[in-house]
Amino acid sequence: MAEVESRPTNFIRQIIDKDLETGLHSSVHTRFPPEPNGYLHIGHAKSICLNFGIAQDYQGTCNLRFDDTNPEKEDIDYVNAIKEDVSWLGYQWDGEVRYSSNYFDQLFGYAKELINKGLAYVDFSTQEAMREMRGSLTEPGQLSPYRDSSPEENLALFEKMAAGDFKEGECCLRAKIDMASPFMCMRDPVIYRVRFAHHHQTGDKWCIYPMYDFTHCISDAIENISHSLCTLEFQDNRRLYDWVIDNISVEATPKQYEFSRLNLEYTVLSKRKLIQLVEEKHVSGWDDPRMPTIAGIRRRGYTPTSVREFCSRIGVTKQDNVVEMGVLESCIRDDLNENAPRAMAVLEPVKLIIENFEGDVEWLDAPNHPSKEEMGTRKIPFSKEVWIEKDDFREEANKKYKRLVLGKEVRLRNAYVIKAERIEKDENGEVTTIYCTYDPDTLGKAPADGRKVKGVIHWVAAKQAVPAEFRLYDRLFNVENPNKVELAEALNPNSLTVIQGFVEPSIKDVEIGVGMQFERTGYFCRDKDSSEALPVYNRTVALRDTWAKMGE
RNA sequence: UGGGGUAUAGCCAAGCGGUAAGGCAGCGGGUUUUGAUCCCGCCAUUCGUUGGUUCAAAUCCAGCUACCCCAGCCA
Repeated sequence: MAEVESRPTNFIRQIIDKDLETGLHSSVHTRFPPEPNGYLHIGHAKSICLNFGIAQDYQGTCNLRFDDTNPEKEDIDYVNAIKEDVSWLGYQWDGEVRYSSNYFDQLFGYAKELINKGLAYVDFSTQEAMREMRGSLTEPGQLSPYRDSSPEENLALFEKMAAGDFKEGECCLRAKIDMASPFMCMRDPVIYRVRFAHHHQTGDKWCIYPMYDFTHCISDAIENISHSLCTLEFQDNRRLYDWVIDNISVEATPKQYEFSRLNLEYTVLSKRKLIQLVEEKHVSGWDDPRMPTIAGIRRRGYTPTSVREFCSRIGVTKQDNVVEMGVLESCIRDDLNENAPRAMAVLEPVKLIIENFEGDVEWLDAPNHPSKEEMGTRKIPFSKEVWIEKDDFREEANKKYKRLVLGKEVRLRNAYVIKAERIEKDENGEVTTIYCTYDPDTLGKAPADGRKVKGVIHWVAAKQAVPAEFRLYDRLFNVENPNKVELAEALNPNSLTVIQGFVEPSIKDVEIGVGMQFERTGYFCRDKDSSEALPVYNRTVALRDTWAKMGE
């Protein structure tokens, strides 16, 4: 079938199309520029897919650049984790990994160029004084008393800053722009500050570090980035981005375009809140399967394909948005339904005994996928005692209930039709054992006499069953938008349910993280917490369940 | 009258002066040894709102309203 792969269309691609048409650019160069101060989350995936996706589709390149201008908050562990996440998503950055810190020498030079042009000055005002003199949203700011010192003085002072002659906070380098600008970021923004901090890339070479607004645009220019894509909150900063590029001697003229960041229902996507979840131990770590981090959703069992598909479905615009979890879930179900092998597991077991079963064990063939024969079959043991799901049996039920009912028939998936004859209960009235008979002439075929058996339930042979732990996840928060409320109060106390059950023997040693479907219950993958004694399976997502939706 | 942005279905989102794509969710029905999948059908006479221009407006113009962002030596 000739698939016409539909290219995404969005306002950024339209801009690129136009830039290519008019000859403004002959090739497209983008970059993904995370600060290595935390783990990547699904919102970053949107940016990654955008930047790398564009590079791919336009036969351009995309750099991975760590925006590492604030050594106090950053760490080499984060750069490693981020590299892994980008690779896992299936993207390859162009050439070597870049760092803004690669350009510290050049940045230092451009700062001096601004000073020489009378466009930057060293300011000894205190932070409080600077804040007061910045004015407000409705009032202009006041000029700093240091604003008119000569380029010579400023140059000497700036060199002294770099030499370590001033204390942290004692002074900073400011761009001389416009203290009355309606754009707050243009009121003589700080472009260099003093920090006696060890940097994960440059060590102790520097004690002054450039600010984001000064660094980012120049880094883009140095790397010859044609389209610099970032989120909406940087729209005002674009004026400063352009001002810096216009006032230093660089050839390239990269342009910044802003798109809206992703918001997901029932979770948080801000680094601050994510760190809080980890530090306050509301989750087990950055890769807790409930976390919206790339590491978390990977451990949960999401595939790179499903995340890319998600990013493609949500699109790229400038509209504020809150995407429903259902979109993400639909993406992973689509992928796993197509590609995950099937198996059987009983999460909440009750014993079922087939009284007329003779012999020890019968090995049956079960297809690994209901519609993809090429995925082959596996052997599953069938015997006198099996586990079935508690939920799949009722003493009595109306005809809408399609599972096992006392006195009625049901099919054991991939096996025979059975009939519930009698039960045993414990002192609390809980069913402990269901006694059945089976029809040996129903393997792979309907009953010969034309009886209709509508229900099918899954099961695991008791003797060969492998005890297993299942971790079932629910949303992390109880409120749609947890950003607005106190984090601890909004947490869902039932976001994790751990239960013990059984899996069929064939999947005991599946590879960690690889998705499979436990028929009728959901998609799962083996977790890294598995031990030889007890395999652990994460439920990635449940199957769609129209029965549960009916409220029975 | 500080500035910068954004308004199309429950959610996401196409549209770019010629009469409202698609996906998710939902609702009906069919197939089914997974209450899954798959298949078929339904789901905006109207685009924040009020006016204007036009033969024709979600698209152009004006006013209004709502929401988001900006006063770090964070990014």
